Amino acid sequence: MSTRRGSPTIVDVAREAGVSIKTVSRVLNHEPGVHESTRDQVLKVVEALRYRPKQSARSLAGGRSFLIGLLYYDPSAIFVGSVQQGATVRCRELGYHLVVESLHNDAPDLRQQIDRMVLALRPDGMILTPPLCDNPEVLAALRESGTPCVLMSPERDIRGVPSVRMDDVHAAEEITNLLISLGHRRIAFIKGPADQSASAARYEGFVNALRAHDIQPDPELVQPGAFTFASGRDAAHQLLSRRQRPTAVFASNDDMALGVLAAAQRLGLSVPGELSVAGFDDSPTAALVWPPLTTVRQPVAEMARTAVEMLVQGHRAEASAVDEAELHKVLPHELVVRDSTRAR
Amino acid sequence: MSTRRGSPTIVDVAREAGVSIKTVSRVLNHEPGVHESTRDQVLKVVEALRYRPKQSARSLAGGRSFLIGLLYYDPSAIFVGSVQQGATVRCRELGYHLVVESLHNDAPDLRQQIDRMVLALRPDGMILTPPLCDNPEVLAALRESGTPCVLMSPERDIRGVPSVRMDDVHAAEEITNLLISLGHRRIAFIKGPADQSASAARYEGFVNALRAHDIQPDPELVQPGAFTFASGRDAAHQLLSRRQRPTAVFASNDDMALGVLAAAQRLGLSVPGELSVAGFDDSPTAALVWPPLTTVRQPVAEMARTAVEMLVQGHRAEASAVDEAELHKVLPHELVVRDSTRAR
DNA sequence: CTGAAAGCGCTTACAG
DNA sequence: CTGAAAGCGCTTACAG
Repeated sequence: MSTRRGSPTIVDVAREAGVSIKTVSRVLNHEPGVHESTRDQVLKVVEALRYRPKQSARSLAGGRSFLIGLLYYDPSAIFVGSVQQGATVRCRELGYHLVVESLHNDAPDLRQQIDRMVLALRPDGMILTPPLCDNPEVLAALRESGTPCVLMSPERDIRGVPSVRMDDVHAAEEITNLLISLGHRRIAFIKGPADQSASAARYEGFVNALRAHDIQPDPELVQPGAFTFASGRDAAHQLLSRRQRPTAVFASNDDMALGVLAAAQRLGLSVPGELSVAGFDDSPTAALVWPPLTTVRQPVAEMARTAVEMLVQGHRAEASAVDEAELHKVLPHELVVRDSTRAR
Repeated sequence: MSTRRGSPTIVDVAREAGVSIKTVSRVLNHEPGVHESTRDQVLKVVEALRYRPKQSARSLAGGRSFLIGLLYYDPSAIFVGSVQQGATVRCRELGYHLVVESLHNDAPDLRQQIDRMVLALRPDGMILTPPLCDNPEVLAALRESGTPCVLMSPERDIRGVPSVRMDDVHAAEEITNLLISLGHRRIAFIKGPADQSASAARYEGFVNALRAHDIQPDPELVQPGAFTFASGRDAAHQLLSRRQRPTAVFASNDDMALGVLAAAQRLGLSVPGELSVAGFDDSPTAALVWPPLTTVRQPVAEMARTAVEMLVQGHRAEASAVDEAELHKVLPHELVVRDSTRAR
């Protein structure tokens, strides 16, 4: 009986395997320079004892916590869900754990909350989601503490700070191209709020596509919006009461597109028969409404997986000359064509 | 200069404050028996040095990790979001951190994944959400490891295992009462899948309310469903083509209620003019559809807060004679009356 | 009310 | 290819 009480420690494994604890440590950390037979013997004992090294001991002695932090402030619930799905799975594969913290973007004690996480837990890296990844106070606190970060979909990239994002301009261009290929020429666009960079990017993509097809952008067909259901509904009411109605509306996010759907229904306009509608985000609701919404799926889970990888690898690479281009990754999105768009 | 390199340790604080590290430890852990002036002096130095005790060292020495684990398997994204919101905030207030792990309910290596979390991290407690909280394998693994757990909305309570839930029967009763008070008598009900206990509970509440008002439950007005949009839509098609239509439909979750809305629209029936519709869950979509859905809000964030508290307090109380009734908490829900229901 | 000593379970240099 | 020693930064008994 080697395990008298509690769970086995590295000492139990070493004794049982007839080696020193240092050798057990080498095997567990995949360090080179261990004879294969020794390695096998150790692994056998590890298995038999169901031994797992204790994170707190490894962390204290080795300076790595095997913890990745995720900071978020209530972005749409679905966003958090996908981020976590991607992040926890990749963390597990790499032997890490994910610690989450929900912060208020303008909490008075934001700095203290971050300090608490960083100083007490010492995570090996931190993932920041919007809008926290654009908060100067948050970024400063993290930089001071020397905690490696990856920004997910930040407003704009920061030199030297890793980030992952998708290409909003290109995606908006693709969705506009789809509408054009369906024969639409009078295509309306509902913008997002001016203070979010995605708004400008999506609008840019929309205009690019029109121009590429020699379609003159009509200012009358561009309405402001706020990325909310109500703003989409109101914008649609404006657009659909124009003397010459658009045949398609590209709402630059799904919540607004749902508003457009509601407005069309209110006005007795059939979608997609009399009006095509496209959104952006692929929110869970997008597939549930009637008709199901054509939209763009953001690679959220993949971005989270990538963020974890960058953090873990970055730790290995230990700084040094990292190419700036390598620091800012752009992941492919996916056009989701459903029933809300149709050829005219 | 006391901090030559890296962040300050308890030794730095002790030296600076002119006391032993044991005294610093006492102050930080709110242990009694420290002179007030000594305490103040220590706290001043702690503040000045921005000192935070390192979790790994506390954990290794003290046997408490200050980590709470959250295990989930893709319940609706909104559910996870709310659980986390509630849990992380309460953890922060109590000096804990939340580690999340997304598991597959029927992964072949489920046991290993749990072991990894429990043995490596040694969380002080674990929160389980459906359907993991009903998975015997998960429960067994956790019991063996001696990790305290709280089950969130389990199918049924287990003696000796703490749980938090809402009262589905009562909530369904209330929503049915609302419909009855609006003058409805022919009220249809769409059931959930038979393998979920919430299905039976909600149906029970529905029947209770009818009986209390001397309304004979009509088998023709009860349709099976699967808690999905499509099943709700199909059930509604059945119900609304009956020779004598119901004047109200109570779908036992929101996704199905959205299906009912779609079906009604398809059939040219105005809601709530010709048909009242009620759901259950208060999903984010419920407020966005047209008309906004009358439903029941589950106190998800509050349940998570409570779960954290039970875990942290349980650790203090150190087992002993805990009242079984105290172990299973029922939190109040909230009726959300919106526009999809109207007096007939 | 306060402190000196031991120890938690690992990893990091450093030897051989 | 393998190991003995020191130490990470705290808390737990144990003294006084």
